[in-house]
Amino acid sequence: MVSKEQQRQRATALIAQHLLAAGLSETSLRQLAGAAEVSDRMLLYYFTDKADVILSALSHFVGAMTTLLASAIPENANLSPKDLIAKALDVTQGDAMRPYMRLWIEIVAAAARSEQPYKSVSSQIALGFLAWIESRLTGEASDAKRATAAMAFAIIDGIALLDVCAGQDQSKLAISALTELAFPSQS
Amino acid sequence: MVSKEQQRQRATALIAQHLLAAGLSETSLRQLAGAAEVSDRMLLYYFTDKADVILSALSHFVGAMTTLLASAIPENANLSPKDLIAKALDVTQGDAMRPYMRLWIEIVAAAARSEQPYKSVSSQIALGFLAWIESRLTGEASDAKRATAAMAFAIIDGIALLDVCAGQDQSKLAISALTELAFPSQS
DNA sequence: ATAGATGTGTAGCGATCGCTACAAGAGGAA
DNA sequence: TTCCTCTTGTAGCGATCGCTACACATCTAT
Repeated sequence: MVSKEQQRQRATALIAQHLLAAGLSETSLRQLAGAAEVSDRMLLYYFTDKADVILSALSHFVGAMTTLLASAIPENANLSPKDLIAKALDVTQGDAMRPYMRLWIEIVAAAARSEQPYKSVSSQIALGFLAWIESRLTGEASDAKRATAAMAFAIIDGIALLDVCAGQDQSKLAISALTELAFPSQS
Repeated sequence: MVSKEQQRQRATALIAQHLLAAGLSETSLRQLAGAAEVSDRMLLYYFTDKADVILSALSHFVGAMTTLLASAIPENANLSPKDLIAKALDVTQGDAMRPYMRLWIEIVAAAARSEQPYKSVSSQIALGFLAWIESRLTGEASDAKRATAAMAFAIIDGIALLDVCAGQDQSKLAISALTELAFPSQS
């Protein structure tokens, strides 16, 4: 016998994987149910409604992304802005994390459209990402450090956006230019 | 008597304005027809189908955005990467252009979802934007210059993305950190 | 054994989607 | 006038959407 909670978790994981692979384009209940290998009727038995399904899957996604980021660069790494950005780009543009960044970009855009529940997930990821950056930067907490974190966030996501809309060739070019030109006095 | 072509152009302009204000969330034919102040039946008389409506409106959007960018910074301005990025951020994050950048982010995400006709418009804007940057950078054409342009593109769009998902406070912080920390030897 | 709680399939509701068939008006050409 | 093309409204098609009513099955507690 498989409990309802177990089914729910299995469905959540499968749907999160589906979204990671297919993006936010195939998110009808029947498509999500197909990804979860159950009927749409059962999906709405495990979850209260569609927003609950999406929210659960995206929370799973956020957890996986947070784990990947946390294990890639240790907390309190005390990195300079330049080194942090370089390492973070290594991680976020690596084969393992690139799909996550793609989906992240789509979530942001869905949030910009005020679609629920993307808006809450979007700010959740953004704040988590900013905190992740800030806790790995050198120096004590300050407005300047927070500004530096925001800048690093913009650069990392800007590269991800470039990757999405112009391909990996352009994003690799941009990364090479960044490491050569930016922050020469900070390294 | 108003010609069909005139009606089509008037509808295009009104819908482009509507998308600029409302984003890509309200794009059903009936909503677009409402924005164009005609019936949905007539919208499909002026245009062949929905994709034609969207494509026409987005082309109008691309034209307006290109004009804004071109008039903001003259071609062959011979700017250093640092100066170009600073000026471009001034323009793209100014009150006049911020809505354009928001819509641009949404178009990229829609393209990532392989939705037509966003994909073609997305690459059209990206290539135009890259060319716009490259033609305003100092130095002769080279792989390095193209890489610098890609980097500037990533930074400008990264700031726009941050603006969309975390608000203007964060994006202003990031801009201030950028102008203080980045490219100190290039200015 | 019986009653109730818990699961699951069928079948379909009402809403919205993009799009179209059809007919009636409007204007010009003969 | 008559005919023809261009324009426009009405009305609705078939598909898909999120979601649910209902019946039946299966398990558990008494």
